[in-house]
Amino acid sequence: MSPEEAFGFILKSARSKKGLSQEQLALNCDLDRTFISMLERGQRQPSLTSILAISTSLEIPANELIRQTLEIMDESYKT
Amino acid sequence: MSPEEAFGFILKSARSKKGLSQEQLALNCDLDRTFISMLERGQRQPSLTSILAISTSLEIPANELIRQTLEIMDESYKT
DNA sequence: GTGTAGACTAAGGTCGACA
DNA sequence: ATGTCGACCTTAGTCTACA
Repeated sequence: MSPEEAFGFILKSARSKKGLSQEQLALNCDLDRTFISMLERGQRQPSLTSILAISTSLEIPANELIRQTLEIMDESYKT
Repeated sequence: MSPEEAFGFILKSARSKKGLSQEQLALNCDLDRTFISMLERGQRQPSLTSILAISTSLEIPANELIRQTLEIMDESYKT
């Protein structure tokens, strides 16, 4: 599992858990809705500032987002 | 302190601590030496994959790098 | 060993529209 | 509410070279 895919997966599940739509999240973190969409599907990767903006909007520390990303990259590696 | 500046500061201190030159680090994580230089001075920001590559080379988990970055952003905010 | 500069290409990120 | 497409602008990241 690539970093993009892993991050996208984490992003989507965290967003869903918060009950936010892609639109709401995008508005909240000042990014484009279509870009959030591509991130979640692993077609793009975020820059540092995007990671921070998203983590703020999700109220999840950026390091925690990254930790979870690494975690599922690790898990898929074991398989 | 901007995210770029904070990350650059953490990067430089972590690299120095490991006794690596910018050249050695760049070679190790497959990034350009001049790009590492700009990162350390906060003139550029890394993408997710660059963060992961750098953290691997520094043998510091990416989430820890981010945690330290947030930490000094926070500290400078208090001042 | 590092900073900078210029030129380049790949990719980040925006925007409007339509299914 | 989400995916996609096309066009667009900005910036990540490379490379050569010189102080």
